[in-house]
Amino acid sequence: MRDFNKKLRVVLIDDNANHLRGIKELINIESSYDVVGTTTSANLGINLVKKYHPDIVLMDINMPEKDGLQTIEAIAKLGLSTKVIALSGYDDSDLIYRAMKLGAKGYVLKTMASVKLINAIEEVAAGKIYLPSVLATRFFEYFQTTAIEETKAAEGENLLTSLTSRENEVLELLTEGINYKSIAGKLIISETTVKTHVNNIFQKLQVNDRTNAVLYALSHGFKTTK
Amino acid sequence: MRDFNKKLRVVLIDDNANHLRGIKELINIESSYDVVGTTTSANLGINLVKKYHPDIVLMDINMPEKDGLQTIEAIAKLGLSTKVIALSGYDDSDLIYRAMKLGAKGYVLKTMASVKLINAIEEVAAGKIYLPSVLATRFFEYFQTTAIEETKAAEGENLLTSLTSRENEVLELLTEGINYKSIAGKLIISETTVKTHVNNIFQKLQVNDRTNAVLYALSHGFKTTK
DNA sequence: GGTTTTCTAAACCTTTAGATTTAGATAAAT
DNA sequence: ATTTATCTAAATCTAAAGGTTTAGAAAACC
Repeated sequence: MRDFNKKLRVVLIDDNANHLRGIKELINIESSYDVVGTTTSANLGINLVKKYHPDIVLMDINMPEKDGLQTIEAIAKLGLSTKVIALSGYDDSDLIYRAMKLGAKGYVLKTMASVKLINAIEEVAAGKIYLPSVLATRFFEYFQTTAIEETKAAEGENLLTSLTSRENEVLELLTEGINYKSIAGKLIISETTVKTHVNNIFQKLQVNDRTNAVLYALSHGFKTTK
Repeated sequence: MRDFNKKLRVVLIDDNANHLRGIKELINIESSYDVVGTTTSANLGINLVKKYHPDIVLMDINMPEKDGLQTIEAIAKLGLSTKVIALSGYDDSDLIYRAMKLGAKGYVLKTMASVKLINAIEEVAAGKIYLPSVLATRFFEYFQTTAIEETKAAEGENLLTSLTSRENEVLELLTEGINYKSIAGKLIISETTVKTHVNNIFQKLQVNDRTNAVLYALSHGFKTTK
């Protein structure tokens, strides 16, 4: 949780120097946050983050040099508690999706009222996610179309449903790449029993070996019972 | 876009008959929507949807028989413009994530004020997504951890890069579940050569058998050369 | 009460898979 | 010119996987 006794420390990254100054001024006037660093370079920005460990990074994601998405990723990989809010001129679904996927905690349009920006910082610092409802809708639409494409393949007539619960347990261990002896040990049954189950699994899934059983399971949405 | 001259047509699915009646009454009192069907059975619900092509389906996703998630999926597969709003007693991230992934356009907690439900129907019917901010945050958190896990695996120190081009070809065929003899046939080399390559692959990927090699390849973003 | 399903397990056998060593041919790199 | 990497392939071996049949016990289903 955020400690309200301490000022929020913010780093700004934007290749447009004017915009950079504008945001800094806005923050100084409208809030009590501490802007510990500003830069027009993505790479320098990453160094600033390494150096100051800020609470929040406000970053334009439409930059040349290293692009904004890569920078988000680089910052996320540092493993700090620093939270990134992406700034963009566009409400492009794909861009929002990728920014969030890489770990951005907020996404703000530059065209939005400046008060919203302070609001976003406040929310994100408090551990929430900030996405204006227009963008949230875009995000979900994109997420759904992407996700549904993925799962479509993973369905159709699914032979996995014909497995018994014990066979499911065995298949689960098979998908972990465990050999018969170990499976027998884990389920506390004999190795020959494991083989019996495995043979039944093969017949039901219409395959001839473990590799194909595992491939079938994985490509047909096999879920572990844990 | 929604035609405001026509009443919104709604189907309700909930295994609890009392709850079903409650929601229906609420809708009749608080809105002008037309409840064209109600049922306590998931399967019958799907039939209702097929028959009436409603604008909105309100569905409890904690049902026995066929579970709610499967029902969402089944409805989505019909390819209608029907939009599903999931009702649940819990704000479980995984459940929300999966419901949205399968095509739900809204997620409402049963504990929420009844006015919110009407609100949700209105929003979703208008083409938006309805997710109370508490749930939206949960969703994003889950989305991010899942997405980040996936990309982490597909990156990081990747032993796949140490493979030679020939080894890559062999691994590709391994991931298709093909045995040594067939691989030899496809690459027009002897079976013993295949074994040599496979052994080298095992050493490089630090595994002991095909299944684990395949699992490693798939979980580390192995891409086919085609 | 009888039937079916599921889980268990053995015996027996065949076929792959995997481990290890050795080695020739070629091409690229220093 | 000679090391190094890669691809090829054989021989030999052990261990594991897979196929088939048979069968007992318990639970679930009619």
